[in-house]
Amino acid sequence: MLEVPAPPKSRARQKPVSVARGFHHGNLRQALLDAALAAPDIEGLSLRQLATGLGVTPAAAYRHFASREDLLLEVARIGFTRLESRFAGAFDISWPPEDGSEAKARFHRLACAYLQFADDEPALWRLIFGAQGAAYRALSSVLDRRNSYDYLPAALLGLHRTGVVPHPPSERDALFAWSAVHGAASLRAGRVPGALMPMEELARDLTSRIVQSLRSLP
Amino acid sequence: MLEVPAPPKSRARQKPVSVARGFHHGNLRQALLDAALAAPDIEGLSLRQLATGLGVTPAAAYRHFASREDLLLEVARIGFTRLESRFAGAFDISWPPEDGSEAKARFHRLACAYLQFADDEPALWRLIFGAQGAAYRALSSVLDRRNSYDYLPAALLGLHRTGVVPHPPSERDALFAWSAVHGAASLRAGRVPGALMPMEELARDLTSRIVQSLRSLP
DNA sequence: CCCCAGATGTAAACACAGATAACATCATTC
DNA sequence: GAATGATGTTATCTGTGTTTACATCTGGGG
Repeated sequence: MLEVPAPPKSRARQKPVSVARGFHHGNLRQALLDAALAAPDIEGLSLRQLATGLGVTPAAAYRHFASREDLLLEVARIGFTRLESRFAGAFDISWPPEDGSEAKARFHRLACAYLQFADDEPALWRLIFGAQGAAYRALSSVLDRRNSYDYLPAALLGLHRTGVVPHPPSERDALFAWSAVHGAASLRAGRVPGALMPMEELARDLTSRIVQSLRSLP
Repeated sequence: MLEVPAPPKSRARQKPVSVARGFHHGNLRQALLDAALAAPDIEGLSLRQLATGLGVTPAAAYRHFASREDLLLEVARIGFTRLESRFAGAFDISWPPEDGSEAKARFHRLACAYLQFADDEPALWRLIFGAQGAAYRALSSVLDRRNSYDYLPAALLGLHRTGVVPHPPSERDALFAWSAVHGAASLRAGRVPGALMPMEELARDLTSRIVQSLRSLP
């Protein structure tokens, strides 16, 4: 289950420097993170269960994380990275849109990525956005300036460049688009009945409505 | 703060039946709920702190609530009722809109009520919608069929009746409107920078964009 | 009026959680 | 081959949810 980087020690002279490969446990830090990532309710995790589940003493975890909060923050960071890589894949920066249809497709893919993440990793979604974005807020000050949420404005800009939307996108345009998609993902994650239609359908509905609203405002 | 139904006891023959007024504590149940409602972080509350804070033993709370979860659920129920009464006030059912401008005003007031609730009672907002609506989900099966979220479709219907929107509102129209407003409230509650403009301005922006998007779809 | 039944609160305890400190052990390095 | 630091263990502290047995107050019926 756990991918230990396969100690390439051909024979002797190995100095993993400080990777801590092949200690008592292997590398606990990663194992703890992996176990947490696999939990159905990350926020409800107990360090003790986590540790004893890995055949290790509770206190051992404190060699790798200052506190439970700290562990969860690290997990949230990983989750955020996963979300961002989904965004990157959906945005597909190497294929800039050449016409309106492609620009809309890109926007659609972005919305899909967002919704799909909430569907695929509900525990991570809750961890990141659950407590009103406490984790997100704590993270966003640490993450790259190249924020996940730069993809969306970029997609809107593509809509303008290809002539779908007459005006260049404002910050409010982006906020509205983000609100709608984020709200839909929240409702979906909360299993609100109306939001449980097939994901692509929901994304199509959302994006076309958002585009519609952007067509004709000042 | 809380409206006890004002026991109409004219003079003597009092049988509060089981209201438990004037016992050891007074009425602990209500005091616990009030203390919880006043807490800055309701979900993070500890029963023991709550109880000892009221000068009472932890176990005493269990005479009134089966568990901590149970207490929190009751608090969430109260919070939901407060939100609903804000909706009712904003909707103002006794004044049906007579033209498009009034219909839009009603829609705007509803959005304001939603956003203002998140602003005024962030702890309650988190409790209700925080853990991906766990509390909301647990509650909505218990609450009246006359759900809080019937106000929004009704407001959209008003937009149609007064000619603002050509087609009668579909469920998807309502979902979209709800998503956008809920998403904005979430981002605002999460203190996302872009969403921190003055509330009425945000609501105006949201509602006009939503109306815009409803004008011209199938 | 007194005493009983039930509602309410207390005291003590259990299991479990996060966290810390002192100690043991391993892996690398001089 | 010891020194050293990273890692894990044992024991312990405090705080929490919850239960159990007991005490006390309230109101109503003999």
